[in-house]
Amino acid sequence: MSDLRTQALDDFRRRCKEQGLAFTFQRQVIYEAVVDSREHPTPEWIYEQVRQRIPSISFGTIYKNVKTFLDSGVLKEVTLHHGSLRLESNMTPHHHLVCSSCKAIFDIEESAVAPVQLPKTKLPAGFSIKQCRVEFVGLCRSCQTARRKRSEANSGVIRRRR
Amino acid sequence: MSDLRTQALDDFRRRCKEQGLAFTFQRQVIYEAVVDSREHPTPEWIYEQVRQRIPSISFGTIYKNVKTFLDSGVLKEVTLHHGSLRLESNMTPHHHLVCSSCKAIFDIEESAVAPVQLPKTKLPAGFSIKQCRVEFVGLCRSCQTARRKRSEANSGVIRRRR
DNA sequence: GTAAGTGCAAAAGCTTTGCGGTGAA
DNA sequence: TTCACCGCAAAGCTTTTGCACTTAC
Repeated sequence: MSDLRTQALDDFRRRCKEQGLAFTFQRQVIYEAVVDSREHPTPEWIYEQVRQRIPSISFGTIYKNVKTFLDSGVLKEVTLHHGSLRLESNMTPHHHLVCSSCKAIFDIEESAVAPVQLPKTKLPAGFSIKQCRVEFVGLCRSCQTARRKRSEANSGVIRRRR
Repeated sequence: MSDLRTQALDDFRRRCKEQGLAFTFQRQVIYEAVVDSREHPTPEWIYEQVRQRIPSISFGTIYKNVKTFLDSGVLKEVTLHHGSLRLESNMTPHHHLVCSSCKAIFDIEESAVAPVQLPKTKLPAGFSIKQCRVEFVGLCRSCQTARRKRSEANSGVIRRRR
């Protein structure tokens, strides 16, 4: 095993510990499958990969762990809106502001953001750009308040379970 | 009915004609439900709204028409990746390049794009921004080629149906 | 008149949940 | 030893598909 891989694994082990997650072989293999992919893998794809190393793994385990990783920030997802189709009702060009906690979407008028440029040299050959969308991700007021309350409660002498 | 609404309706009728879509009452009501919402409605939500005006409407009709509208560009969706969960494997900060036809995702290193600023005055009260994601949408090389071929075929004397 | 659209219902695809057994800490 | 995790399987959503009937053009 290369030093690079050993280091990545140690890193992963440390992050699990930080997040209070058990370090299991299944989690290790799932994590490696994602990181090694250099793509934007789906749970299905990860399942196929992991099954080659752990034939007894179940699809449910993939899902549960992927969700756990997302919740704890160990992995990230491409879009915060993969659940259901959502349409634009504002037909004028605009950008979005998204709350990472409750997934609320706010519109930002296009003129509020300076045009974003991408050097042609950074573009894959033959790709033609039609549109640029900017998405600001953060926490809305009510989710911030909720989070603050929770952390205050947790810092008390008696730690409450949720 | 206000002039504004009449105008929007005429506009919609015109766009249907342009796209070769029949102008039906169902389509009109679906379209109006989306535009009037001022939100980011889901098919389920649209169904509830439309049912108040057309109790006999079916969920399938909502879906088929929403898809038709998306295909023809009459409506737009919030994200091109709502189908299935997709993970990031590139753990360094980056932006995305998305093909609107085949939905392929390419990564763009963060440094290729100048930092995007949003004036505080444009922010809803209490919202705190953690991250900015830029998504360039366009057509990849192979989808452009495919589209060109299709349009060449269609420009022949005998127009083929798909 | 004819092709496209609608309504209904079943199927397919994606994700979550519950539970008994297993393993990390 | 204990609690979180795993595997399995069923259930719950969301979306697609097929077909007979109806309607816009």
